[in-house]
Amino acid sequence: MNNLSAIRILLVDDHAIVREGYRSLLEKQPGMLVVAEAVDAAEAYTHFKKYQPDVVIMDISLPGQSGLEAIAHIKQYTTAAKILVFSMHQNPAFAIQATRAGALGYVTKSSDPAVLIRAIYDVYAGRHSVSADIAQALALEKLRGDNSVLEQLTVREFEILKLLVEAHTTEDIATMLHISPKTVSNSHYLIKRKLGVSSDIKLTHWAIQMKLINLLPLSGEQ
Amino acid sequence: MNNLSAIRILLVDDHAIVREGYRSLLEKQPGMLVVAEAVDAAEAYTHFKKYQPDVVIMDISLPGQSGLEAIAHIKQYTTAAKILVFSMHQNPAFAIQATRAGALGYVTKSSDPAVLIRAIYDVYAGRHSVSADIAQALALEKLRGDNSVLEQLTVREFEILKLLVEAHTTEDIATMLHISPKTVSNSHYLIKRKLGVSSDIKLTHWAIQMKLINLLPLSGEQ
DNA sequence: GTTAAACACGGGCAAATTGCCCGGCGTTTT
DNA sequence: AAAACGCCGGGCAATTTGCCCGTGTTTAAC
Repeated sequence: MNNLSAIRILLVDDHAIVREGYRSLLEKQPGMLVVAEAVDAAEAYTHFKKYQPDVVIMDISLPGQSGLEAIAHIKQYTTAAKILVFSMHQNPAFAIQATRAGALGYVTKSSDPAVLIRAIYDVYAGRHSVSADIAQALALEKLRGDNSVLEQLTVREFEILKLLVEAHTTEDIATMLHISPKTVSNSHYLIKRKLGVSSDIKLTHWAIQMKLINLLPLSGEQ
Repeated sequence: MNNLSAIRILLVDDHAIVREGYRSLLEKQPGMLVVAEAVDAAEAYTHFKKYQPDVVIMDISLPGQSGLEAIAHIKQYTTAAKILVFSMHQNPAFAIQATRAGALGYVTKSSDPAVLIRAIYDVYAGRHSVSADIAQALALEKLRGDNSVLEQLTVREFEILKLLVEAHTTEDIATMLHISPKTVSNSHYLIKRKLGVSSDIKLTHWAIQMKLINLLPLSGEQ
């Protein structure tokens, strides 16, 4: 197969060593050609417009604007854009968000290179593609019906949950709501049971991913 | 320079694409030779003993046992081991803990490949080496003197803290680190006391603000 | 080379919290 | 009217936390 008929690819990853890996891997594939590389969301967008690649391989953990925003931006320019996310996150929530943002595929970086290659062909053909680890995690969530758990919480529980994950103490919350600490404690337990989490740390993670709270890391140097 | 006098390197990274990148990059360096690769801490140790490399290039975010554990383990076998950490974490706290565990160098993955090459030579020569971004962050922290809390944690505590805020259970952590759940529990308590937080939720908030974990690059899509 | 300090590891045990149950009370729904 | 549901909290066993301690083992200091 010559380069004229090869799948033209745009790489988006902020780590040079990873781009080196992509290139080295993709060079061995006669049907694929890396036509451009980008290190952040802004460059991904401009390069997409300039090179019109067949497939975009994108890391969603980018400096500044996230890869999800880059996906949405590109899809806004052309809904036909075929985007494959290649991420270090095994959390299926990321795959869901990436898909909702417009990605066709989601492959974890711990996957075998062959999986990535396969996913590129899938996405190029317009098919959805997720790596096995993510597929399994998604299936489990589906089975457990985790999608609408938030609605299973009563208004009061939701209120208490929000205060809890904002790191207020049980006593503080009891005082704020004019109820007994015991009631707060009981609600705390019921919330965790309804959400299917077993620890406060998991509860916090869940709340953050559900955007109940917005905890941003202190923006500093790096 | 021929291979007989080349720097013999052991690569440790769980992502195949990154190892591909290392290899591709290092192959172009006549003075360097990748003699082995490992995907986790256990393999890193056995391969170190088997191949006796001059330099180990190690990612500290590994599945199962952490890279810090691997560093300590290898240094325990030979204190002369020269270990260069190559990590995605720009947080200088990781550099501090890696150095305390026995690493000679710390380079971020967003660094230019030339920086990695340079660091390999430095570490091979027994010199400390950190990438510019980390050096600057460390200098700033030093000036502000506001990192004292994190440094109060021992390497082990830091490791346990990271696993805790990643929402692993006490039992899981105990299994991962081959210690008693009671020890994990005690560390958990000591960490909270040293950091001055009174709940796991506050601990999680703290960890996020210190960028120990990255919970939500999924902000603002849809 | 000896001493001291720091660290990793875990047992013990009282105090506090959690997990899970219950019943009572006011609203809605049927 | 009565059944259902959300809110509120008591009871109580089981677990976890908070805090202490002692033991080996490195690491640092003298």
